[in-house]
Amino acid sequence: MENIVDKLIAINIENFQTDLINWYEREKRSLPWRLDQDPYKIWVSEVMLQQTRVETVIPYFENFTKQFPTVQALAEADEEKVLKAWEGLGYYSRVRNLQSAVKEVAEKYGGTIPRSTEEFGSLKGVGPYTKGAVLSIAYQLPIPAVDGNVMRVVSRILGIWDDIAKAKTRKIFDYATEQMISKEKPSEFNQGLMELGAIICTPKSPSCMLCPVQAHCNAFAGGYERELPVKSKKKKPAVKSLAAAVLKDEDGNYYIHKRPSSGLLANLWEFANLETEKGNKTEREQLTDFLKDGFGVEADIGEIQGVVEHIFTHLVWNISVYFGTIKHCREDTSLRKVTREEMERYAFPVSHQKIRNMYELDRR
DNA sequence: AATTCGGGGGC
DNA sequence: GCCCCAGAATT
Repeated sequence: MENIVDKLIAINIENFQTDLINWYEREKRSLPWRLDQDPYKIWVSEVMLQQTRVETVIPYFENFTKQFPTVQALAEADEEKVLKAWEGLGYYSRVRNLQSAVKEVAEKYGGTIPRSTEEFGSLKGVGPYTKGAVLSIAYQLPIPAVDGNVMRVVSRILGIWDDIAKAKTRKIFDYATEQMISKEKPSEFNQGLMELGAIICTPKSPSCMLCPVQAHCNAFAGGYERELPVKSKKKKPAVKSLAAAVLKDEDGNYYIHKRPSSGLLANLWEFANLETEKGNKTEREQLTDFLKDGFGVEADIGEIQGVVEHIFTHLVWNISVYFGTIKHCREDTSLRKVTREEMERYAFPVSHQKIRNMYELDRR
């Protein structure tokens, strides 16, 4: 940390703040969550923006805040509808945690989002970044909000060579931004750092010639802006083979499955599927047996219709897709029988939307 | 400290 | 292909 203290002393923090904030106020993008100062909407935007690009978030934000305009509205909403509004955005625990958190705000704080770092920071899904972002933007509190942009920008400004993939490196940036943040305009300071990272100080080829804080930047001065930040690589994702069945009965109803309440894609809906293994039984046999043993469904499974590949951050699914007709189904099956129209109300992960598309295309 | 959580876009 | 994105929770 002594190292960081020296780096901080070397820059003129007041001038840095002024240059950054003036640039931000001049150049900031017009974004839906910047139209007012509603702490709830700012919170929603920050949760959506976790690991997600601005352009991706915009339509989801518009729809979500229209459907659930207040803490109260989201607290009272049906979880199926909340998940449907998040469908395709990914990291679905974000929205389950958000709804859980707004319920706590409604009950404990009368619907007013608390200003204290302890109270707001202890809400579900509110980590160090979201805490600083919401409290600084909504309430003008001088709390750092260190995300990927900020680590990249600050690593270049100060010349920090620690690996940003390591958990403890965050503390260095927390400390540095705590020292640098403007007490008068913490919202503009935090958003300015992020905006700079998004527009100017980009990962591969930063536009240093357009940078409002170029004069304060160690990396630019040394010509090593493309070397920073240092980030170690992650291991390759594992590959899994699955088989899935689009199941219908003779009346044209579909049979869909709700995923468990924890783990991957928790509480989302899907077509019946299992992870297959190489061995004596064919994929088709494994699927048929699984439907019988798992759901009490006797179905005629046709030939394989194709393979859907879906890539997660940590996992690859290769899903062999089959169409099946249900001949007999146990009354107490955990599958849900729905019409084509009803199925649209359920939130499906993109991987299973691909499967549905395969079926729809085939049917034409 | 490392892994698990989604999905899309840039190059 | 690989990398990254306004990260948090769990192990």
